[in-house]
Amino acid sequence: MESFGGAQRKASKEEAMKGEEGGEPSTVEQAVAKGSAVGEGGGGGKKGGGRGGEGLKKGPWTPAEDAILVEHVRRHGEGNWNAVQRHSGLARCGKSCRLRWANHLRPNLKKGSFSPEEELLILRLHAQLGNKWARMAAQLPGRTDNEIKNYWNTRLKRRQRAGLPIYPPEMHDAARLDGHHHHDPQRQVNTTSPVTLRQLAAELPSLQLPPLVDPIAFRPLSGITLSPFPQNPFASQLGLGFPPSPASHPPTPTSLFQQLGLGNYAMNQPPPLSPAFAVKMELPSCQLFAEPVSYSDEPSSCGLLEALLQDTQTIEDMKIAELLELQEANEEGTRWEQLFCDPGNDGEGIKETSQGCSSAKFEGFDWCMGTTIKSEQPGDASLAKDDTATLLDIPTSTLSMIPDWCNSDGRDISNGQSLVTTSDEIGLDIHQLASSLSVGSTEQDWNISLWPWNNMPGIC
DNA sequence: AAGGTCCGCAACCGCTTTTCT
DNA sequence: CAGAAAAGCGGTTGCGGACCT
Repeated sequence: MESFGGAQRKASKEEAMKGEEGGEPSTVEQAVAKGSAVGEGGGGGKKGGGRGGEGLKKGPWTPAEDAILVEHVRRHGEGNWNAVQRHSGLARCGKSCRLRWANHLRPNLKKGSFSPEEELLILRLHAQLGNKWARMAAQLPGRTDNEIKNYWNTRLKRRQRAGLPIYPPEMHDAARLDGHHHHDPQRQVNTTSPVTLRQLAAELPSLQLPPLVDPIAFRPLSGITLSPFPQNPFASQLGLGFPPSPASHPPTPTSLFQQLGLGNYAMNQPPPLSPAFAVKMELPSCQLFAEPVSYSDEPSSCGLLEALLQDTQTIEDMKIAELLELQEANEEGTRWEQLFCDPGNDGEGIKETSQGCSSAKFEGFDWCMGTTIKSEQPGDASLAKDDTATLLDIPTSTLSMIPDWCNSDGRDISNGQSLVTTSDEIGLDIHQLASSLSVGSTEQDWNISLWPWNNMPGIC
């Protein structure tokens, strides 16, 4: 049976409470009666219109069903969703009711596309939390986790299709941190050595580094959904570390590198991986350090490690940038736009950029990683920061270091070297971190040295 | 104009976590 | 304290419409 089409779904979405669709009951009582009758797959869910013999309807909700549910909530309040069926005769399972209410029927829901501010916040939150849609939704009043998830996945898909990284390639440039740069004559920068990383890994009980510079593990996995990746490099950029949620999968070599900010997702136009592998790459947001490091809702030390690694990379990048001469500022801005704006306007330019990303790892990283953002003490990002502080239990003083890139016009860029941790310091800090991973981070640990997002022109 | 592809969205599934008994 | 139930969460799928070729 044909399921309710998108048009009807849209009508349902927009007129759910009106009950205007032809043939639909206009009263709750009628709706109840009809709703019961719908039970036998009348509406035809997209997956066969009901599974099993429970007689529960699946598929799109009708206005009548919405009315029933709304009435039930009005009378009994939210919760106890399984009782909806008993009380109202609605042939929907509790889960479905809860979802419908949460995503469509509850009051104060914001409809329509995300505002630029919301988009920015989503990016930011995703960097902090990973794919923790519900928690992100908690920071976006009127928005649902489903909405945010859809938005993100769509955006992700678009960018992948365009061959763009969600985050600047420089963020993944750290992939070369461990090994590559030793072979690059241009890169004569003192950075955290592989030995250091290995030592760190050895000190982390469950952290088992894959063969370093494993080309496969390193590969950008182009065209693959990289749900776990964003929060890492970007989170380190934000200085907020990993999402605090526990992992549900053991770390894989690739994910491990991603978590370490060593993943390289867009640089070398890697050969496409098999779909199967691609699927496996689509891992939960946080997969690393799940067992040994209990971070609960605290900023994890893993993020600190990332931040340190990123800092190290920044030093590298900046020095190389000096060698190669920085790009014009407007050129940088263009790259930002190309990389971060909606690929909807990608066109040919994007492909160009995509290739540019490859080369950018050597010549253009300055516009992101190498361009260290001036430390700011923004005053109007307090809300999100406070929320985040609450969310992650991060000292406000630490959060105050977060640049207000939401409001940045992209001009507040200085080389910010003063904030960049030196490589030697990193080497020391890593050891310190390794020995104190389970301890809450200090403000020093959360030192934010670079904020490429400060240079973000805005989300298109 | 027709066919193909992309996009946005709603809703389901399976798993995990929390609450209740 | 253990088991069951409920709730929550993230991933995935499938649909219609919009857009592109």
